[in-house]
Amino acid sequence: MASSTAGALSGAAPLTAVNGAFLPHGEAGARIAAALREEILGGAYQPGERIRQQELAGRHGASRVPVREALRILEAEGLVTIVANAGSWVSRLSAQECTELYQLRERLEPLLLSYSVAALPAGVIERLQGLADAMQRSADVEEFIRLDRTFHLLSYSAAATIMLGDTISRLWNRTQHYRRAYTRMFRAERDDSVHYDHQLLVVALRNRDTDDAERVLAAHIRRTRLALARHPEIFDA
Amino acid sequence: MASSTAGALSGAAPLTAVNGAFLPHGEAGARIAAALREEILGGAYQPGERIRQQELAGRHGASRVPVREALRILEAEGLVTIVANAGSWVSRLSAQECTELYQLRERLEPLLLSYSVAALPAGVIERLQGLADAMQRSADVEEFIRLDRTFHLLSYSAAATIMLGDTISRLWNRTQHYRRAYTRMFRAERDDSVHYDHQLLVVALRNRDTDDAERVLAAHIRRTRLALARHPEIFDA
DNA sequence: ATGGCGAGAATTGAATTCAATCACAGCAGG
DNA sequence: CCTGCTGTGATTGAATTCAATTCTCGCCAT
Repeated sequence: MASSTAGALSGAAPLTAVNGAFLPHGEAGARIAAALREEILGGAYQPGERIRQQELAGRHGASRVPVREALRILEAEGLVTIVANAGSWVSRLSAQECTELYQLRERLEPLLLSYSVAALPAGVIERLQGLADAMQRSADVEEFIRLDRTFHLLSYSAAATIMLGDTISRLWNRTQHYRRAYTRMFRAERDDSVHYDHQLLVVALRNRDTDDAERVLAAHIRRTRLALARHPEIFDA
Repeated sequence: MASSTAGALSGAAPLTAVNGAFLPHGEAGARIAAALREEILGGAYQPGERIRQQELAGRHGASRVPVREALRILEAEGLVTIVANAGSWVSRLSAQECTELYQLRERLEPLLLSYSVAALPAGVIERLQGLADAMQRSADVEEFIRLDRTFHLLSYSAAATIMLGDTISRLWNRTQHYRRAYTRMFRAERDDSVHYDHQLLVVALRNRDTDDAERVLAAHIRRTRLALARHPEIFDA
């Protein structure tokens, strides 16, 4: 059973091979967490749905030990809720809880943006312009969700932080499902203020006007928060 | 080996007995995490110090599996840094990183306080007054640290949140060591503005004046942030 | 003396195994 | 017909065991 030490493409995989890729020792938990995170964010798992350890372990070719590690990681991120001796479920939010997360975003994202503004390369600002334009043309909900997320997170990409960036990623992840549900609704209502916000944000970034960018972003998030609060039916399911 | 189902004080402990207390199944990781957290916050572990899994497991009468769970929990809180295959260390902060955390506190704690103000029972406000007074009289660094933490966290105690409260606890925990180091210094400098802030905060709470309370608190945290930034030597060790 | 190298020890990562708890179906009784 | 209880199966929690990696310390060459 002695496996060779990671030869390039020959011989057997040293530990576990998933999708044909060689994987290092000591990252199984993080890898499973990343995969499960994507599944939850992509909608493969619904909020409230139960997560079984054995099922995950079997699907990833691992034992339940790293699966439990992965669940702990996602619990800390707020994506999963664990009850001792009972099980794990995909976390769900009430309307009030979602409002709280949006208030956090409203106060934190302008700060992260301010860290990013000065260091943002001009090429990135052009990509942001392209994303804002693409969103206005987009007709598909899933595509819009993806573009919107890319747009905002890209605008923060020049910020080097130890906690602020992670906190905001978590906020985006925890609210992802409800943002998707809302987007389906907002497209029916033909509200274009979202696009105007994005365009204004790009202008502020071009001018390297940190104050203006912060204000536009705070108003953008606030508007979304209030729109969500007007549609509590999203949270019933 | 069939153990009776949790008889009161007779027979052998069902699983593991620590400090003579009976403990439920499925909480070992959380319990070890809580104990280690207190040790780190209390100063028993210094930033940068290595944490060995076996040592912890032995001390808590458990195997390394729940210890690893505990380390994952504390890593998510930012108190511990884990490197795969290498080990775990108590996290340390640079001056710049600490400033970032204080900027987070500056934006978030007023929000949490606003959640709390209206629901804070009058008795709690009296306790806050007592804590503010006790801090002014306090001569001991450790006692001041403890009173200050109790004061602020108590002022938030009426807020019911799912993420904001946890985030702020983490901010307090991650900066605890440096706050202690600073306090030793500030006492030499005889700066009483901290106490004036506390007294003003209690007044605002008495008046149920949310806006005033938020402003006082933001200024309080900002002043501490700037004071810390003036003493980068704290972060050299 | 100092820096690179290698063998052994120490430490961490993950699979397996066993124990404890919980969920749920079926049944007795009101 | 509904309510509450009980036993069985499923699921999770933790100890043990084994494998992989890294750290440490002594050795040697420069």
